[in-house]
Amino acid sequence: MAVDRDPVALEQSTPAAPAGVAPGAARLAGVTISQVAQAAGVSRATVSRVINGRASVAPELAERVRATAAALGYQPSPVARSLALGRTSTVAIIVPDLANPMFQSVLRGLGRAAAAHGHRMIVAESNEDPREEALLAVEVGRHCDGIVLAASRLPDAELAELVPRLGPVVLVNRDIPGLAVPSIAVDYRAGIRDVAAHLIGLGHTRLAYLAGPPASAANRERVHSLRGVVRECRRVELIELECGGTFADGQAVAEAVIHSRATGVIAFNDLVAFGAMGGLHEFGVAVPRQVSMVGFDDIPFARFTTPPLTTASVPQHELGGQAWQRLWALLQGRSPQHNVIFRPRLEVRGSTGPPP
Amino acid sequence: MAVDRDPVALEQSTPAAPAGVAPGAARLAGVTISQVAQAAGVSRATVSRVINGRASVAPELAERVRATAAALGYQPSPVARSLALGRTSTVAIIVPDLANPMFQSVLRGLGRAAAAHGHRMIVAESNEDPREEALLAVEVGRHCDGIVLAASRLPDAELAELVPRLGPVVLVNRDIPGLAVPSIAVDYRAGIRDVAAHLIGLGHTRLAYLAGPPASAANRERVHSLRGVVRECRRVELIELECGGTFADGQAVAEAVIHSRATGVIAFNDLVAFGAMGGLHEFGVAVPRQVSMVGFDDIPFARFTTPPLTTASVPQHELGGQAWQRLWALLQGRSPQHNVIFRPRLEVRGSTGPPP
DNA sequence: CTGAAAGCGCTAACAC
DNA sequence: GTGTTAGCGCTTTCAG
Repeated sequence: MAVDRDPVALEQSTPAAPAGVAPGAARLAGVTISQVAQAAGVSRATVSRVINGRASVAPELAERVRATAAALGYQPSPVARSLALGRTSTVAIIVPDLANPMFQSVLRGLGRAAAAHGHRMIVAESNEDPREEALLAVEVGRHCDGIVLAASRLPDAELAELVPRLGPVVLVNRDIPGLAVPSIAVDYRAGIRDVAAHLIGLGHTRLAYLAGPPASAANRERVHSLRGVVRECRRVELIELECGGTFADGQAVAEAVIHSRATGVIAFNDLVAFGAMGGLHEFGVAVPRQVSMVGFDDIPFARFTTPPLTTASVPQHELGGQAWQRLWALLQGRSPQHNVIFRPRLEVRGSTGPPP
Repeated sequence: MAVDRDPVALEQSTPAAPAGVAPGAARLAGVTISQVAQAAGVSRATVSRVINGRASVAPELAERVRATAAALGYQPSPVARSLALGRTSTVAIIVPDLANPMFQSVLRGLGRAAAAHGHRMIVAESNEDPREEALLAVEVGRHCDGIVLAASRLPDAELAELVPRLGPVVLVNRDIPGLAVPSIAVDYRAGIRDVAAHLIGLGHTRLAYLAGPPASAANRERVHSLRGVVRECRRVELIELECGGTFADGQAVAEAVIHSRATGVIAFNDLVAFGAMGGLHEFGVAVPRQVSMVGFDDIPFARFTTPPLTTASVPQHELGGQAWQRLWALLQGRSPQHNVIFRPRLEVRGSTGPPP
């Protein structure tokens, strides 16, 4: 577990803080609005108005205020502002697993959109733990104006119960029909159906599904959809293999895949698909010649592997952007746009082919 | 550029907020300490003491306060607390590129350590833009108690000038000798030397280096070190190829690699190595039979590619953890531990072999 | 158009 | 032990 790389202690030691500044004080030792007001010979209210470009202040006065503010290097305190205004200009996103590029992309999309609107982004990781997720949501929620719950691992009922206690919230990758909460969803059922159809179209009749984390709603949808497919298509067999959502999970399941004698493998996501491909490779099994592999999400890596991974593409960045739009609407008291469901698009690449 | 997947508008529309709650108010409509105080028939100070487990309050009184607080569902306002206390219990991390798993891991390491100490983490992305980075640092810095600058793209001089205006800060992946700032660095020179030695030991004499982002100090160190190696080792030739830091950069440079007739390729990082491997594959060039490829960082993907990538492993997660320790010390006014430099460890895997 | 004053919710000396 | 009293720094009615 532990990384056994020896840290090399350097000769140079590091003082606690820049010389001449008290350690804790540094952050807050800014000039205050009062100081500016006094220096400019006006009231704090006036300074406030000028700074915020509020109600008309006499141009010359405004100029003087601006000048002294600049001279003093005045920067309004965000905390004080937050308290007075009742908002923090910060949003949070909670993801189950920061190691998953899928969530990273969503996070990135959200972060950029938020930044473009002058908002900060807090990110928290629930480590796939539903309990943790609920606690985090409440805790972190108090620090910001709104929160994005990505791929919540909470059961429907608990999620439905949590949301009202949360303030503005939008769901990504999850949609609870009864709940009046903006959500950005992905049509996993359709996506996985496309994937299965692709494999079946190639002639595969023995399919394996590498199941994701049990708490994942996305996984449940995929399983459900897959079972539907095989029910309709009698000659196709489906083997469900417990797996997980990470590289290691994928790699570990490789042997079971071989054992299953499936020729077409549908992984829960791209990470698993990678891991499995790597594992198969170690066993000398060739992809796609002996086994076809398909992933899900189309994370950036997918197109660069050898062979490039066939996968169902999900607009991850867009998910984050859309989430911001909904949240932003909520924050302004506007009614957010209609919910949206993205339909994954099958990207056929090199990891799939006809069965041997 | 644009993702041309049609969002499917749903029938179901979504109200702005849970019924009966004003949109903006939701976040702040909490019960206040005054209400608790009044309900419990004590002063606000007492409630504060109880909540914070402060100075001895009569046990029975404390219990009563706790009870009413619970009954009212009281939750202290973090913003008000921050204002009164002069700290936010939040730290920030600024990275050049959120898409890079290397930074994601650092971020994750920091996030976990921070969370373990009850701190939130703000994350911001500078998009490899030094100017943006400086602005972000100042802006975001005002919202939190301390900030981690990861792989700063700022020139030494500007960084040295920025840091003092920032409050507690620690540098990751960058070390400015003259500057009294805690830093967690990586010995890129040694790492890249190991990498080169590995290739040379295998018999390669014609090496190509796929250069990273120009603003990256890590890239400069690698180039410098590499040049030193070839100077010492007359029979080895080094071809430097402009590249970048992403998959796409790596893929795009594949043709130039082939053209260079190098047999050993050292990529700026694992991402580039991947991209290049993919590109080479498209051109029918086999790795490692015809060309050996080595990356840097050892991001999680590296061991799962085919062939698994030989790379210089950097303890990314640890970088984040160590950064937190330093920052935490700073926040408490303690003097942080000595600076640290991690020495990368060469992970020899399948992507390198003897020259053809 | 500008200033005075109240308050956002909480903490911390300082008295009692 | 507990309450009183000032703030933390900013915004915003409300007068003038």
